[in-house]
This record gives sequence, structure tokens and C-alpha cells, in this order.
Amino acid sequence: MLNAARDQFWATGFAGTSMDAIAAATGLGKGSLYGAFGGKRELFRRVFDDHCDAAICSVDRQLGGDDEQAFARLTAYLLAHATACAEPSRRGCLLAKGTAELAEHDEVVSARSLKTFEAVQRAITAELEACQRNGDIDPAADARQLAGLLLTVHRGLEALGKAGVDERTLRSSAEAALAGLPRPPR
Amino acid sequence: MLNAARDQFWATGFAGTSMDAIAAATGLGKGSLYGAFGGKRELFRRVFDDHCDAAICSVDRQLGGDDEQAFARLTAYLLAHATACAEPSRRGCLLAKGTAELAEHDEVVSARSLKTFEAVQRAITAELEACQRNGDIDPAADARQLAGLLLTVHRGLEALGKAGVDERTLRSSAEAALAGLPRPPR
DNA sequence: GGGTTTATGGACGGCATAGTCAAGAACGCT
DNA sequence: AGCGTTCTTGACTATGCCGTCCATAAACCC
Repeated sequence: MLNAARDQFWATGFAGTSMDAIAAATGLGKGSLYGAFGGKRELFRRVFDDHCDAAICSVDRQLGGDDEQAFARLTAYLLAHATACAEPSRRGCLLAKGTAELAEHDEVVSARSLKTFEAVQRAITAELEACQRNGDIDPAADARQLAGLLLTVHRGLEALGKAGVDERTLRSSAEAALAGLPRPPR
Repeated sequence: MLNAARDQFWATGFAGTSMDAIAAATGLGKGSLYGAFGGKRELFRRVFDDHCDAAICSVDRQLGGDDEQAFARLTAYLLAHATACAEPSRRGCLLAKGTAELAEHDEVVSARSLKTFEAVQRAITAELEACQRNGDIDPAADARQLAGLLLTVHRGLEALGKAGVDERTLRSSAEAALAGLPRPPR
């Protein structure tokens, strides 16, 4: 039910999506929508919030586990993301879309997107620390900094994928990012 | 004149900007706008096109020159970009904004943004090749691939900056990306 | 089963916006 | 200066959209 609303916002953005369209997509009457959420802005916030939760859950599901597999998980995660970003049917990131239109004007959306990024960075940091324990990454490196880089690459892949860059190029960039991580001195 | 229109689109996006607002901002009557450009969509395309040209010119101005300074220029370029992205008054990238709203629905805008990215990647590739000639980057490395990574980081910094990530973090990520470039074996 | 409360949905008002048009001003050319 | 052409302007139309409202249906409680 909320998924249909999310898909509408996702496809046409905040300003470009009418409440009538959402009503049609969800099968609900507009009165019900306004009764349940209060307004367009609040509805978007709700949808956005749920989406952020789902995104964080997805990352947590892909990362975390035993140290030996940490680097493999990171690699799989970033490469899978690159492939997903190249998928033409992929609608780009709702987060990016909501951010572009509302972040500057809506404090709630802005704060939520920032918190989501931080959560993802924390998950990546933990994974890199596992890599350090396992000897796949230089223990002297700053895991938080490297996680910041990987998050940046993550977002960049999203942006380029949305612009139409092909999968080979995106995966190649992801591989270069992983290859650039500091290996431990031997 | 077009700058005022660009600033309006930049501030409030495509769907969120009314032709009346643009008329007020430019000081022109709406009839003139329609006479000169044909419609809102065409006006945006024109503004977007000019912006892409300016962006490419800006990159070409910052990069290119003698081989000895190539790595320093690349470093300065990426760090300056990180700082600029963190600037709160920065309006985010018009390209990203136009992309988010129109790229999937407007073939012209989509194609233009892709071409712009390619031009930037070419400029970075040339700079990396200069670094290889100068011995700052491993000559065995694939300059095009590394340029793809740096472009990805470039776009990622844009996205994170817009979301409100602070300057220290962005610059730190940019530094990590540069530090991860393969140095020549000695 | 009756009465009350709550959810539903489509019609409606009012407002903003995209795009048009005809009248008038500015301008160039002779 | 006179005249035609182009450019400008602001009012006008038609459409679309946000949010409301009320009649109706459903659910729930006793």
C-alpha cells in the first residue's frame, strides 16, 4: 500500500507526483490518504522513512559475519551495487531523489538522509575493521576514513548509473576502489 | 539573463519552478520567454546545456598542463571539489537535479548529462596519463579505469555534500581516493 | 441486532500554473 | 519622419492539483 505510493514518488519525484496519482496507484481515496497521513509532505516523509529503514536493513543483511569472509562480502556488496545501479529499470535512489527536491527545504527529510548515510558508513567501517583483524587490510589504516571513501564511491555509482553509464564501467570503478584499499605490509 | 533562470531551476528543481517565477527572476514577460524558447522544457534544456558547457570548461581550466604538476593539479582539483561540495550555500549540482527529475523522461537531458560525464572522465584520464609519464602513477595501471573511479568519487562527493556531510569527511574521502591510486614500483 | 464510531471515496472549491493572444512599444530601414 | 517588423507585455484561458467535505459503508461494541 505504501509501496505503491513509494513507487510513484520514486518514478516522478515529489513535486512531479500528484496526490490523485497516488490515490489511483494505491487504490485509496484521497480522503483516506489525507486522513491517514495528513498531507503530501507527511506522506512523503513516511515513505522516505520506511525506505531508509529498508535500505539500512539491506546493508546489514549483506554485511557482517565472520572475519574471514569480510573482504569477500565487501567486494560482493560493492560489485552487486554497481551492477544494480547499471540496471536500466532501476529507478535510481529514492534517497537521492528526495534529497534533490526536498532536503534543502525539509529539515526532516534532510536529517533522515544524513542519518542513513552514517548508518551505512558504520556498517562498512565494521566490515573494514574485520578485514584488518583478518589481515586483508593494513591495520594501520583508518577504517572510518576508508569507509567514507567506499560510501562516496557507493553514492557515485548510484549517480553515474542513473545517468546511464554502463555496467562494465561501473563495476570497473568499484573494482578499482577495492584494489586501492591499503593491503597490510608483509 | 539565462543565469537567473538557471538559478531558479537550481534552487527549486524543474517541477518546482514556475514560469512566473522565472519571468520574475529574469525580468522578462512570460510571452517573451515562450517566444524565445518555446516552453518550459525547452528552456530547461537550454539552461542545462549551457551549464554542462560551463562545467566542462571549468574542468578543462583546472586540469591540463605540464606533466610535472599533473598529480598536484589532480589533488587540488579533487580537494577543492570536496570543499565546494561541503559549502552549505552550494546548491548541489544542477546536473544531478536535472538528472533526478528529467533524465528518465527527457532523452535530450539524459544524453547531455552522460556526454558531460564522459568529457570529464576524458580530462581526468589525460591527467592520469600525464602522471604516469611523470612517474607519479604506475604506468602499468589502466588510466581510464582510474579516471572512472575518480569520476565516481567526484559524483559521490557531490551527493554526500548535498546531504549535509561535513567538509572534513569529504576531504578525507577525497584524500583516501588519491592515496589509493597505484604508485609506480621502484 | 441496534447504535455509535470510524474508515472510505468521489465530488467540490480555490488556487497556482502552463501556455496563448492581441495590443502596444522599440527599433531599424528608407 | 514614416512605415513595417520584431519584440514585449500583461491580461486571459484552460488545466491540474492540493486539500476539504459530506454522504455512505463498514467495523465494532454492547
